[in-house]
Amino acid sequence: MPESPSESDLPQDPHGSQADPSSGNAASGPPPSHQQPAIRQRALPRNSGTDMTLPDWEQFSEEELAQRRLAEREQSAKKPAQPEIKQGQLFELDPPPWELEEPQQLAIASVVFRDAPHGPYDYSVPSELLEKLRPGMRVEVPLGRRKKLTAGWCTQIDHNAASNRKLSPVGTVLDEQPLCDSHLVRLVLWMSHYYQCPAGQIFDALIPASVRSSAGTRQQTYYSAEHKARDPKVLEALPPKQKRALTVLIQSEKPLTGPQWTVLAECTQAPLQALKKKGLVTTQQRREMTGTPSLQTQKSDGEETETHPLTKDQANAYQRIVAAIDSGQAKTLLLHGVTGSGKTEVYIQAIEHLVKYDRAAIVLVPEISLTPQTRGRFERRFSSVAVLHSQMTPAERHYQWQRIRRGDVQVVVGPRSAVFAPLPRLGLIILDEEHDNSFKQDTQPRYHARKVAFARAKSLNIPLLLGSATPSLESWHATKTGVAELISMPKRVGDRPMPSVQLVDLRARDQRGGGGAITRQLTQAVKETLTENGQVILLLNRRGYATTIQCPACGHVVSCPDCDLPLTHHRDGGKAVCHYCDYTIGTPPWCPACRFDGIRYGGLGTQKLEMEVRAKFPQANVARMDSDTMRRPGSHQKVLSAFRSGELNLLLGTQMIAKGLDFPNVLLVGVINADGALHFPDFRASERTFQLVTQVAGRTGRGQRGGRVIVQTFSPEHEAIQAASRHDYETFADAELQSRRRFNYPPLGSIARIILRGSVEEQAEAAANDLTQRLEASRTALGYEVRILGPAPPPMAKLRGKFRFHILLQCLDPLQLGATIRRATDRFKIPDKEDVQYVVDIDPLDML
DNA sequence: CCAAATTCGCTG
DNA sequence: AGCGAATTTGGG
Repeated sequence: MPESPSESDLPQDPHGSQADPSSGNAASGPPPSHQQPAIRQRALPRNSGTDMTLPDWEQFSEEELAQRRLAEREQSAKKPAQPEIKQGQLFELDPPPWELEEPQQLAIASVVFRDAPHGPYDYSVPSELLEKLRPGMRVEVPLGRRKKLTAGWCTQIDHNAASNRKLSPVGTVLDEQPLCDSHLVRLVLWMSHYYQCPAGQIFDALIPASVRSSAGTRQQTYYSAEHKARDPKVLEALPPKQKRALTVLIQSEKPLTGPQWTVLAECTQAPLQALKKKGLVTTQQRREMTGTPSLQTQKSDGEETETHPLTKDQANAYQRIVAAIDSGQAKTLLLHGVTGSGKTEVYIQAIEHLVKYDRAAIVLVPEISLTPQTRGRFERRFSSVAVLHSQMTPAERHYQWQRIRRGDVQVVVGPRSAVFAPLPRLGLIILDEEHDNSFKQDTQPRYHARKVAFARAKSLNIPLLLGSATPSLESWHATKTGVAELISMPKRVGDRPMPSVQLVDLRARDQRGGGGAITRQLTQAVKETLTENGQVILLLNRRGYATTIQCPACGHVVSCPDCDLPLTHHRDGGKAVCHYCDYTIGTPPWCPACRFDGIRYGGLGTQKLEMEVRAKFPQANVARMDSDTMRRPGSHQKVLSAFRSGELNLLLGTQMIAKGLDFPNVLLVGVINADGALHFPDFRASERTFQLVTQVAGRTGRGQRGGRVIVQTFSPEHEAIQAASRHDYETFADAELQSRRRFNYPPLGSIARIILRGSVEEQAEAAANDLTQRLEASRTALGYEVRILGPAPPPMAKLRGKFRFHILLQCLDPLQLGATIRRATDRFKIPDKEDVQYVVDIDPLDML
């Protein structure tokens, strides 16, 4: 995979411009004043839309460059003032150490580390490693005063750098092949900058651990005969066993492994070693796969193998995507297609077009929707698909990764981390269900796959296709500002109508059927549907049995000691569980505070709903899907195939049943309580509610028999619920954008959040205050309009036994926001003895 | 005033 | 992080 070495817009070593030190900048007072780099003023339009703002590569590199120049200048300022030297005196004085190194052409490798110090540091590349070392490889380099060999990543090699600094040399090169091509290295550097996370850590997130450790491969020794061994005279002179062994080896066309050879020659190791010692046999080390990872391509399903004719909407979408692919430009397309409009078929045909050019695509899907259904669809239509999923073994993952990098794969389907798939001829990235929150990683590095995909597409000049029935406001806004192009598919395949949505007001008491969670209307509808042999989906976004355990006598609520949140009662095994940290105790039979014997379970979870359903509809075959019942791998698939076959006819569960399922016989969808997410202290509450209701409603009406939706709610007049009931995304999104604009919330402004947590509340708070002051100082110094809120305890002030504090930052310009944080955290350090950690979360999706 | 304790700052 | 240098602290 030849890479062009020209990386001209990456940070460059500034030494090139420096005067030749031997020509005596010596006496001239201050260190040579570098030409001030022409730092481009940040001329971003103020309201340019944040999530979809182009990563500004050039600006990034200049800023980085400026930083490095500054560091370099500080460095030289610290050197002792050079003594007055006149020409001719040079030989009488000891040459100061910094002049020992003649500036010379040499290759300098830039290396970053996972752990502190993170670098980047420069190392000289010894000439014997020049051929071998490439950016994207791992190296071992001496680090620290002890020159301890430390593993790091080489990000750049400057082949004709001139430096008068003494550099340590690169120790060893750990990889044969770069693990990232130059585009990916660039992506890493951008992510490191944007998400304010050490580049070394991004590399580790990018390259699967199994690839780094070469899982599933083994070093194999191969024996082959030397030329002189073919001389019959040499052969005759050998002892009998060695003679036989050597004959076998010569007769074999290929080099043999030790075991192969002993079997063929019917001997032990001894003669082989003897031959090697005599120099008649040479060995060769090769790394190879152990076993062959099963590539069970399940083409068995037999359904929909052939190309589907496209509807008018689909054909239009297809044309525009093809145009974008053919344009060779980094276009972003938002495919807004209602549920059931056939987005997947459009993706597949677009990729088929791409594959004609021998190019490949990445399809990113939300974590849970990586069902065998989706998977099968791609596997049937393309000859080589790599499906990446969380249950792969390390060896399998490594095998797939190698296939992808070799260019053997046309399509990679996977969750957010698949955005890093090392396809050599990537031509298109697709994010299906682009609004889905699982595209944001909630551990470091806290990246959003949509944003990273955008950056990757941009740097490769390829299109990015976002698809959703309920696009994120970020993407919707991007279509308004011209950053993305909107493609609409407002109709379902086969002109099937959208299901009718009926709202049931839970405030009207008489709606409730016998005190349960299922109202009379919904009960009636379920009965009718089951009688007609239809299937039913019921959504309740709370697992467990009861959401609070409270004493009616004293009001005590049984809570988690680590998180301070009410425990959820689980009926199986009588456990009380904290849903944030899994703290579990046996549900107390009486009140732990006042010993009152008659503790009450309040609130509704899926377990309790399941009981109610079984009692009310004895004729139904019920399955519950939530993270409690879906613990074991494969159980997901098992339930879904039973539901598909009709063996089950009523499915109830949490979010996970709201997404992507396509069962034509689902005639009724019931939402038990649509308000669940609505009253959260989060500006995205409305958006979430709208998405959830719309998505789950979309599970019905996919067959000839139509479908209907019943939504139970305490706020039937709420805009999100109203709009969802009318299937009216646009009105909702436009209104929501207006209200976000008032407070400069995303996508109209940028936000970031800093979380501090510690086991001692005072220490965590003190650190939060300190950091807030630094942020304020940084804002003042830079003169940016950044709003700083906090520190404040978040909605969940205590989690897993740690006290938490939040600092929230808002700014119209994401670059200004980033710069403010970078400056404030630059030298911010919490005393080692204090157990306080902090994380920066750029573009957080929730505030918990 | 000195030595221990703590903080600072650098690593190429 | 890990280490040495610089600075503060504190006890006599």
